[in-house]
Amino acid sequence: MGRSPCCEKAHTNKGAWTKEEDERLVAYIKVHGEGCWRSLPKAAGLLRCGKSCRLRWINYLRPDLKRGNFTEEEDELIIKLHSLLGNKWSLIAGRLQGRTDNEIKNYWNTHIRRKLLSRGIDPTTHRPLHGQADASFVKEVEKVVSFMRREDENKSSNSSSNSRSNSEEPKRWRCPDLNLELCISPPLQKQEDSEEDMMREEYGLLLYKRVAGIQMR
DNA sequence: AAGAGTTTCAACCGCCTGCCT
DNA sequence: GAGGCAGGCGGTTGAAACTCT
Repeated sequence: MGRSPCCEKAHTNKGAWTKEEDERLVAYIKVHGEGCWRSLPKAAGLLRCGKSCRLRWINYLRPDLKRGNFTEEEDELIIKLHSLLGNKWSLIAGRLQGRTDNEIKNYWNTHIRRKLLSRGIDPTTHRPLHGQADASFVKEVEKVVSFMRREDENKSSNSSSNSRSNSEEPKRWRCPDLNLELCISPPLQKQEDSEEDMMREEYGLLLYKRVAGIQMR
């Protein structure tokens, strides 16, 4: 049994958006704001699925999008965030102002993968392909991964005995091995990550700062 | 000039999650 | 607690653009 489609496929346009459709969508959102994507197409006079409208707005029409080529700094930031977060494109995008998850995903697959391969680094594992290169960074990442694993284990054993730590302030991850006297910047866009995602993200950033020696605010 | 091959990226699909009733 | 719905996500597709021969 398949689920019901998100909209009436028979009366919706598909494929590339026309200029007129873009204008209608932008005009509608300017007046009414984002939200309720399902009812938006009808209200805006668009023969599109709500999801399609959302995607078009987020990936292409939003006024705060940067567009244009990625800088060398962005490249390196993406690589390092990916080594910590994996294919969590939305989390990675949340750290790059004006970039979308789709854009970063595409850029990763078309440019960065190749770049890493040419450096002799496996783009999936971030480990050297032929037993060399960037060993110190790999070590740092391994440290974090094993720390996260330990935390996961602790958490699951605690939760079974404690049945959740109630509504107190969420526990923050701290790695005892690393001296990280750094401030943490909030995610640029997303607000609704799960607690665990936020902690991973936060910790990943700290590690990134330490390894890359980059100042971010 | 033109056809074949390759690359890029916007858009779609289906699944997952969280919220509401 | 169950079920439905909407939004969000990552993987995939395919048309257009570009490069090579």
